[in-house]
Amino acid sequence: MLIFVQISVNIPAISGVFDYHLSENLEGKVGVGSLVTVPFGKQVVQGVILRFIETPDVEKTKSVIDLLDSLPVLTSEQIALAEKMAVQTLNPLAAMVGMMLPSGLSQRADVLYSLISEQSSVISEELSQTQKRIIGILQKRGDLRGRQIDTHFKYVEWRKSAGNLVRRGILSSKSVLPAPKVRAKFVRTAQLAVSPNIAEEAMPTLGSTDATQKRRSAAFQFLLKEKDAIAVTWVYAESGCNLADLKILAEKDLIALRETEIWRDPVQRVETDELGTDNWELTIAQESAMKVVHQSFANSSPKPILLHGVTGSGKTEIYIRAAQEAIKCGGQALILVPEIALTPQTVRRFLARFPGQVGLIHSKLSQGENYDTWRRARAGQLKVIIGARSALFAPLPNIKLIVLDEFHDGSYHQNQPPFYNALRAAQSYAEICGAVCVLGSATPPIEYRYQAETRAFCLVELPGRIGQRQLPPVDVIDMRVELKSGNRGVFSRALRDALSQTLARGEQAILFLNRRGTATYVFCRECGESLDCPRCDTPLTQHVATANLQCHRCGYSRQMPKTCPTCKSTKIRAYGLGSEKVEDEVNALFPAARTLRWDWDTTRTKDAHELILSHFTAHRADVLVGTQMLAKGLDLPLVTLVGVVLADVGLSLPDPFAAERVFQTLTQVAGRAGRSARGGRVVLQTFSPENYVIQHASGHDYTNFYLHELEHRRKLGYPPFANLVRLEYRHRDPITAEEEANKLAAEIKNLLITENRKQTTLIGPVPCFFAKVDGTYRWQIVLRGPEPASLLRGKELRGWRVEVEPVSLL
DNA sequence: AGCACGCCGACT
DNA sequence: GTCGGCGTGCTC
Repeated sequence: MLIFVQISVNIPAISGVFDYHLSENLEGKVGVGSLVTVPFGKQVVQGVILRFIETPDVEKTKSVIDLLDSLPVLTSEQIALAEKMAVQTLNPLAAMVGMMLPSGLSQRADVLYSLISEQSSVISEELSQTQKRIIGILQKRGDLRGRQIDTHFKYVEWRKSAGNLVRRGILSSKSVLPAPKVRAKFVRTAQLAVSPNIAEEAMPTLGSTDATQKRRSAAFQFLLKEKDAIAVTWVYAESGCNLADLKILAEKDLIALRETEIWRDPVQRVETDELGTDNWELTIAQESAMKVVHQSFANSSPKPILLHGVTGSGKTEIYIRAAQEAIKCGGQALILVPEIALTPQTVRRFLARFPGQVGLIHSKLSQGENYDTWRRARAGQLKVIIGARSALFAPLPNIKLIVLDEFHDGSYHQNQPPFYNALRAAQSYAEICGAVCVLGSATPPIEYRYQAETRAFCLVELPGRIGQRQLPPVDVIDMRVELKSGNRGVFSRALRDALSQTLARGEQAILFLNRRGTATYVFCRECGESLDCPRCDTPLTQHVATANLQCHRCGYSRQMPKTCPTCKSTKIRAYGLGSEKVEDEVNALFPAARTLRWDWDTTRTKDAHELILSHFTAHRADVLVGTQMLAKGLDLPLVTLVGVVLADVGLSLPDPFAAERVFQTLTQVAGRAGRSARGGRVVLQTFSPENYVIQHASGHDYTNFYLHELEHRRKLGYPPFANLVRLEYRHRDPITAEEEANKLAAEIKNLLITENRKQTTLIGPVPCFFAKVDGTYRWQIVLRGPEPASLLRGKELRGWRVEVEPVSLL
């Protein structure tokens, strides 16, 4: 009797599953979640066993070739999650499974190209430019895989040209499956293998010459003192012996030489000096929050907990205690944070409270570190995993708690294919595992707060800051008045005064502007032309620090021209302000103030986040100028002034979620002020002080913003009163993009009629707001209705990017 | 993703 | 008539 298995093959575009049988030698060795290789068409590919099945879907099954990892790479809960996410997000199952494997382990099949002969004289005639380039690359680099050749061509479709060369006998090609790139790392260790008495007896007889006797006895002495196995390099360093000496001792069975696995651990790089165990007393609100958490742990299928706590209300302490509870129940905890580099303080608190049990997962880990953390999670050695979005997929065996800190944050949404939202996935996963799910934020998304009212979530509120501290008062400054009174500068008089007082008192200030660069557009006063990116048609941003103009969408950069490229006039000027300009202004106005800038430009190098933050928290700077990053849950106790340089940024974008995003950012930034007994204040500059977003944000008034926005959404029929699917098509040719969009729109309109979906509407097709990005033209279609995704399930949407429950329609 | 198959226009 | 472009469908 053959044993059959259902397998998801590692080709991200494939949504289906395939049935195979096991050869005898693999029976009993593989199980649910095993990573194997299988034949697939003419290729050999990786696959994961999803389940065992009685009867296969097809008459003839092929046999699983090989097992790649002796332990399963997915838990059955992860398989269930992958399947659920595939349905929910309309992504292929293989793409979801792919997210869950460490990048170095997961390998995809590829084509290996080789030059057949070096008859370059014959080759030169009538070959296309691309074909000549391919041959040139192969002549220089030797045989290459398709994905290696990809790196040499950015926009050019070279595969067809290569196929042509194969047909003409100039190249050969064959399908290959690379072996996993990561392996466990071992070090050679030595350990005493006899009792101390015997060791003492053996001591004089270790070497035949004085020199060898001296070296070997020194090594032996050292190992006699060390009880545990120790890396041989330590033994060499301590005793001056070498491997040959140790091998001789091992032959005499006096010591044991072993290969011991070591873990590459990013936690070791985190400084752990000031790790106090801050076991504070809980506030009354925190106590009652913990009561709900405890009740949830007692429930086998608990509802998610929406932890709505203002900035500085002590949410992290709740997460920590919930994690302790999870561990006490014999399980593990997943803690997701928006961006781990931005929240070193949260990470440190967890490291202090769970020493040796915390794993860190984020995108900047090396493949080896990632693989080892992943394996320790799988083995149950780690009790707490902290990480960004992708940490949700750590293969913990018994998850009892999933926390999403600042769960309103956009970084939980993967805005590139395969699109998914870790917020949505976390709830599904908690349900599958029966785990407690805690969603914490000072500014919950409208939809979540709405659902909490319908009892889909347990709503827990932390309405006040810890230590009786108040939320900082906010002064709204109307910049139109400033303009009228002749102040055309970056700062209003009020902000300038506040800054100068803060500096005079030796306190710290934050200046927030959600925009990078020096000036946001460059414009010719003679002919009216503005300088746009040739690949994106969006204005270029001036950066004085790097003395160039940059495109923030595609990375294009050029020098600032001396004359207008259109009319040759010299009257080209830069307008609009960014964070660089703000820093310059502070330096000009307050030459004695020490400024730091925290934005994408200053944090590109490794550890730059930590460096800037630690510098600022140690009060080695007075003013921190920054962009979005400032709005991500930092604890900066010495800050008494927060200046919002221009609160309007992003308010006027044609996106139904724009208002909510701006409200969240402003509330979070304002919340950075007054986190210590010194108190604090916020000065918020705006050109639209009457706008409801500005009004409610400046009043720290979530409730009224929520009510206002909810009514707005109800009128327009946006979430939570409908669900959305966004479909985007990109093409280098604008006509093709438009045609494709029209074609799909027509199909969907038909579908709406045939399926009688009266409540579902189609918006578009229209060019996207940023209609051209990196040389491609973008068109989009939005579906709005009760269950718009179900309309598209099972549909082939070749070339389309499909986003279920998008967080932005731009 | 790769690859075969089948349909159409272009050229020996 | 054949070569090769591309669109369509299949891979257990």
